[in-house]
Amino acid sequence: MAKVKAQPLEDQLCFAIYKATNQYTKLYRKALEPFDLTYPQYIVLLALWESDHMIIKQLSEKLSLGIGTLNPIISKLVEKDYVTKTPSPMDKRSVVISLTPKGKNSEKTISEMISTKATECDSFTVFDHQFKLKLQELNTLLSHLNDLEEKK
Amino acid sequence: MAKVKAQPLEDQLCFAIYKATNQYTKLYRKALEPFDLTYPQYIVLLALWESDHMIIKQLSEKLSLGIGTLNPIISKLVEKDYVTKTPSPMDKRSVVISLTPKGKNSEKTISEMISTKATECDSFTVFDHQFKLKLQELNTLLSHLNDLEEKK
DNA sequence: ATATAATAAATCGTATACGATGTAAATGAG
DNA sequence: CTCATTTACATCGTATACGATTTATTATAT
Repeated sequence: MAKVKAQPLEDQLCFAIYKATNQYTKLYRKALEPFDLTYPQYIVLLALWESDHMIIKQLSEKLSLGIGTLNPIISKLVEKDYVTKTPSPMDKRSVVISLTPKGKNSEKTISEMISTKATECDSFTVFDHQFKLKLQELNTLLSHLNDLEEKK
Repeated sequence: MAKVKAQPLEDQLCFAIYKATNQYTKLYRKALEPFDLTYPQYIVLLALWESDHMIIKQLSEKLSLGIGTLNPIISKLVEKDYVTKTPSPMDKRSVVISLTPKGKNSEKTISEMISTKATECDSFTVFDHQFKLKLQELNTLLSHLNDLEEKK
């Protein structure tokens, strides 16, 4: 009977994704440095630019991040005057996260900078719609698998 | 002049990748629990199953991980008796990482478990060769971009 | 041969990321 | 209404992940 071998690292989807995230984080670290933002902090701002005044629970779902992860990121954003935390009037358990003027104004500057960076390399256009769709399929699948695990 | 808006979160490649990694980590956490391994620890083992006795520098390059990241992971693997650290005879600066018998034997068991998990959901087969190629292209591109940043 | 530079690890500080646990407020069953 | 359950958030412990600095060793230039 043949010995069971692991798949080579380079062939594994999970490794390719793992590597891509680390590279993205590295790349964004430099790009976001002038704004004193980390990549996850920027992700939270992206979510808020899309819809301001979400409660932490909503942010958590939109970003697929647990509260244990989100809380320190939000605290940093409060420190840096990008967002504020306000207790919700309707439900005293909830906390509403809102953009400060600085947080709102930064959308333009940061987005411009990011799009400049992106077009520095035309190759980005290589990553077409199909690829993104596949990635979304992958994420849906991973969510389902994680949900299944939850229920065990 | 129109106000510059950020791209919606869901449309951003970087976010899809970021999310996928988190989901993978979560999924593998459960799968690897019986072996007392984390996902990054498993990644290091994958690399060593492919070629044993690498020095830390080689591992670092193969995994695109810095030494600051790799060192605590390797230390954990040593603690758990999966690998050993030996100073290289040729170059006293280098440290060779080798699989212990436990590390070698675990390849079969872990790989079998992983492939069982993978086939739990046929949808994985949806992620074809083309998708992986694209992802590799993306990683190559990200590497180049990071290299360019280095040189600034 | 020696001073200098480059390299491989180790260590430290900051920031995620997740599960587990704790707490207060809201919900629901009787 | 009251008590058990659920929910939203906070906190803690463990494990990455990266850049910066330090240390020991090797390579190199003169």
